[in-house]
Amino acid sequence: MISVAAELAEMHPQTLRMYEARGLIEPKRSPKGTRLYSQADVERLRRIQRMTAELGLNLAGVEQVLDLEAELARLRRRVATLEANAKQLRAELAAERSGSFSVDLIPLPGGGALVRRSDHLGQMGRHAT
Amino acid sequence: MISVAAELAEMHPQTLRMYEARGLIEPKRSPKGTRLYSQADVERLRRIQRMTAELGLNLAGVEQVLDLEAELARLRRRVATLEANAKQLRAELAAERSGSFSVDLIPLPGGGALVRRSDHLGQMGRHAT
DNA sequence: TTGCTCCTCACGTCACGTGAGGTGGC
DNA sequence: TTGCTCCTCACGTCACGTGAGGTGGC
Repeated sequence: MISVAAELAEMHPQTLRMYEARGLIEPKRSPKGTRLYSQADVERLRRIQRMTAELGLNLAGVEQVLDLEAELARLRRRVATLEANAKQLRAELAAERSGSFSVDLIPLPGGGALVRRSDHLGQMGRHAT
Repeated sequence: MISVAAELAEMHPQTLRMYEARGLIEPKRSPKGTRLYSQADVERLRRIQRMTAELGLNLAGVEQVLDLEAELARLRRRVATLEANAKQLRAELAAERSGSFSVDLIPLPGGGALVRRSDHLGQMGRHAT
């Protein structure tokens, strides 16, 4: 299993063992102790490979960057959620204010009494001009 | 100036020159070409020093981490803004729905003048049905 | 047997830090 | 003069990658 993972990630098998010793990757183990790499493991290896090969990071840097990227992903999801919520709230507020009345209590022309909007709406038909 | 900055950051002056060559820091220059380090520059140097000394990052890693941290700070500010907005929206919506007035000024029945809600509330007892 | 796996040890290479050496202006 | 600055060059050290060597199970 380590040979296929190494080939997929374009790395030396020994390098994978080294990364595991450093805590960068944690493949499952078969009952016999053979490392079993998942698809997610291989993708993680490829990301590490890109960081070290293309950007020149050392393993300490890879660890930090992976942590920070996880934090970034978390925050981006939170921003997306908050934006969706805000959109929803704005829609509710607009609905609340636009078509219907924006106040609950309004004066009636003749009597000058204050009544609930809902009551007033009920009387509008009778008192309408 | 480089000697004091190096002492404040607990680094070798030559190291500061190296960091500048790598684009990690950009001190101002005097007309004569002498490097001038600001307080912010020194703090940045100390952060770099911590990353390299305590965490063992190489300079490529430091660069990445600084970039990611800037992005994180940006996102955190955005989250704070969005949360403040959401709180405000929820408050408006609650006020809109709660049965109280959503406006401070309402027309008086007889004169048609606009008064503060609080003033009007004071008159309600007299005019109430 | 071959071809995989596991492990440890050791070497080559490269990045980084730092010292040396030589220059020039207050 | 001394003590700073600028620069380039070179060396020591260390981390990393990888190969060797020896083991064991399908």
